[in-house]
Amino acid sequence: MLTKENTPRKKQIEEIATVLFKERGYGASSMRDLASAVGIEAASIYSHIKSKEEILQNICFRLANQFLTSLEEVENQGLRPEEKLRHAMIAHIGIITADLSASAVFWNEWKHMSDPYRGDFLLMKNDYERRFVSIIEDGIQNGVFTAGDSKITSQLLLSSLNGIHHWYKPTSSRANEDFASQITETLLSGVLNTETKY
Amino acid sequence: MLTKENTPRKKQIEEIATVLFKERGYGASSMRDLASAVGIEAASIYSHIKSKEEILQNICFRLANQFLTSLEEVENQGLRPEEKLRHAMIAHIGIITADLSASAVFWNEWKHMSDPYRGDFLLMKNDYERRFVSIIEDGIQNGVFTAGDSKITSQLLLSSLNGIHHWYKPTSSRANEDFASQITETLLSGVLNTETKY
DNA sequence: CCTACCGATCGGTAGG
DNA sequence: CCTACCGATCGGTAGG
Repeated sequence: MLTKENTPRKKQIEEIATVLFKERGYGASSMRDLASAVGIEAASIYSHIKSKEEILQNICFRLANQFLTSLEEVENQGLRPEEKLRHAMIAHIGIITADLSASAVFWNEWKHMSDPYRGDFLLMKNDYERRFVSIIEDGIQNGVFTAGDSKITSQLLLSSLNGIHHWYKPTSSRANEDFASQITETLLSGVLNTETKY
Repeated sequence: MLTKENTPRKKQIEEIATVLFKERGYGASSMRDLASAVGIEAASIYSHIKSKEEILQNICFRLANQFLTSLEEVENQGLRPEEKLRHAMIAHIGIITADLSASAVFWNEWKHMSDPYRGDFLLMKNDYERRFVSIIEDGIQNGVFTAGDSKITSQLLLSSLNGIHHWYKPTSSRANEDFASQITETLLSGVLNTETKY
């Protein structure tokens, strides 16, 4: 009972901070802004979190773990390259639409972490991107994807998906699924090799 | 001769600021950082520019004007929708690859402008996006683009292009042109209606 | 969770 | 373009 955590308050602080970080950027969001949005004094924030950067770390690593875990699930399903890429993209969009603010912070604000967190984060980000590239390379070798620079293709797809937070306004979770499919099929058309199909 | 402007110095300050704003974000870039990168004292910056925000305004409006001017040229060529969209995309990528730092600031930091600049900027940004949507709508009516939500398609295309600064490493201007073509054709495949072609 | 406060740093100005 | 400096605000701590 001595160290009973006030988890709802901590979670509330992190959620409000996420929205603030997305809208104003990490550097331009002050702890006083955050505190007044929560409804307490600035100093009281520190009863629940250690530092401003800790909030950023929690957001970035939580998302990084979600992306890596969901990709691993897709990889373990033994799908052919086309289906593997399709599922990976839909899963990626699912994580983004489930929390647009967090995914915006993940994508735009990770640079503000100090080492070693920044370095650890980059390892995870690079790992994810490499595994995306290798799905595309499998598909090229397989003949199902058009030949081309697999790294450019992969970066184009991922940055297209990661830009969704800039403009997508979520409605229902059902609409989110339709949206994920439409985006995925549109982008996938550019990768699929149509020459051998006829 | 009384008000002879030291334009090279001013230009140098703005170029270095652009790189700084891209790498650290506007809020996290201090005038002291900027000054020491230029090699002068912080107070001396103000001999050449009025305020920190003025630099941001110059970057954002210069890019906005470039995007709008180049789109207008494409619109005035009397092309059919497919070619119009292709040229618009290639022109858009051309502006981005010509100055990756400025286009990153344009895309990520404009929110930090105060009114009325922010509002004026948004009008230009919305105008550009609307005109992109209407090219796509023309193509859908024409049957050359697949039916679908033209706003989603437009936002997907534009945010895909605007994300290029996150990952593209420019080499030669010739390589930039090849790159622009590859990206454009990849993204265009997802929009083109292939059903009526066979 | 609050009051009171710390040293550091911020954008910017005065005056030369 | 510099020295010297301003008030405001920053992230964070002490002590309760």
